[in-house]
Amino acid sequence: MSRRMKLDVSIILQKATEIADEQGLDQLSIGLLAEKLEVRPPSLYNHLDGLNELKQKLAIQGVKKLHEYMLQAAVGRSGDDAIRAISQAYLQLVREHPGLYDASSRFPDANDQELQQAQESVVQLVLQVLDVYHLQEETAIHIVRGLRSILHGFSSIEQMGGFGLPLDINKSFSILINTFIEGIHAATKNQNLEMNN
Amino acid sequence: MSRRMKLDVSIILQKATEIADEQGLDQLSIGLLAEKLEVRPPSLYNHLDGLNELKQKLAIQGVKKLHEYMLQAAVGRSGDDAIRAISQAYLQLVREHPGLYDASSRFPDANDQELQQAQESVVQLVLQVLDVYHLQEETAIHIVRGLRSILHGFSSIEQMGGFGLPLDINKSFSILINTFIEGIHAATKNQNLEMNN
DNA sequence: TGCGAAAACTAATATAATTAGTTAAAATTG
DNA sequence: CAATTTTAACTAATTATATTAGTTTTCGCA
Repeated sequence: MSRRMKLDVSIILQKATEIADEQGLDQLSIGLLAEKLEVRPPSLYNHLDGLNELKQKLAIQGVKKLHEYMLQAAVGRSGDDAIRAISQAYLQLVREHPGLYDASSRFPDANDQELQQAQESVVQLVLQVLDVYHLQEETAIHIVRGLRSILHGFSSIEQMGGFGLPLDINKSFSILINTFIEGIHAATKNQNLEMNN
Repeated sequence: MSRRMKLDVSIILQKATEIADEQGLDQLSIGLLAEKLEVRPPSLYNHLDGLNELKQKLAIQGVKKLHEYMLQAAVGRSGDDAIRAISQAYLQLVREHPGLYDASSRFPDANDQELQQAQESVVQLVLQVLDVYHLQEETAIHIVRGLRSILHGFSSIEQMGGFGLPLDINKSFSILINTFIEGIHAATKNQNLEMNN
């Protein structure tokens, strides 16, 4: 063998992402990761503090990538169109990187600064997209929460194979998003969506 | 100590549920469970086949309990009212039994007959609630998927402490549900919710 | 009362993460 | 360019957990 394998945090993260995406986050272990990188497990500790730190870093990377996808999708679009685009981008990220996405919702430390900042940037992006509707600030936040729930819920269920029937899943998704967009319009017209509850 | 601790599967499941609800599903281990039950870890193997089977049973119990809550909420109600009630029940179950709910979406074996049947009964219940709207069968399924996404997404995010801001979470929830109900009305009127996508 | 099944136990094994302590390669500097 | 310092690998040992094997105790019942 010529020279020692050059190992660094970004290479480790990349391989960890591959494992998580291909075999599931729960299959990601120090042992398997070391094996794929052709080093002994303890070697990884020269670069990071253990499995938890690794998962935390994956989570951060996942949220950042999510933001990236959504940002890309949002440029040059506005209103309903932009909402559809960022929703589609969200779903696409989860489909392409199921393990990474999973990591981004099952992190060891919720108080991590960098993680919170990354999450916040996603929220801000959505708020920005909603700007054009001139909603009340409070209303806008409720709507961000709603959209986030929809996107996380739908993609999680799809990932776990929860939609059993053969009926077209993409159609379910676009109906759901369009339904929600209708709801935003209603909020614009100041319809009272809290009645009866 | 008088007599030997009477142990059986239902007692084990009950204690496991407590642990999962109080400390999180990931903290549930054979060791901790045995300790709480005041037996040695291997004793548990007389009643079940290991941690995976335990988690599988928890998953099934979780889905059944979810169905139970939703069924209770649905009796004597119909239409929009029934949808609000079952949604509320869903959220209530997750709040009361976060660990059990978590188990019900992170099971070891998705092909388990009993699990699938329990899941199916939840779907059937929702379809039954939707009956009164006289939707096309396909449409009804899309809507069940949508509602499920909303409920799972919202409660998961709430559980992981994902709604950072102090803004009233219950209000976000009822707005989301009401928005969705509006969408169902639109589907009733045969509005095309697939356009532009 | 004593037998057989059920259900506990102890002891041993396996797998994973992690830590301690060591060594070798690479980078830096006089 | 040789000596030294640093980095990052290694081996060996420790800890934590789940699990299995084999044994013993308890309980219900004939």
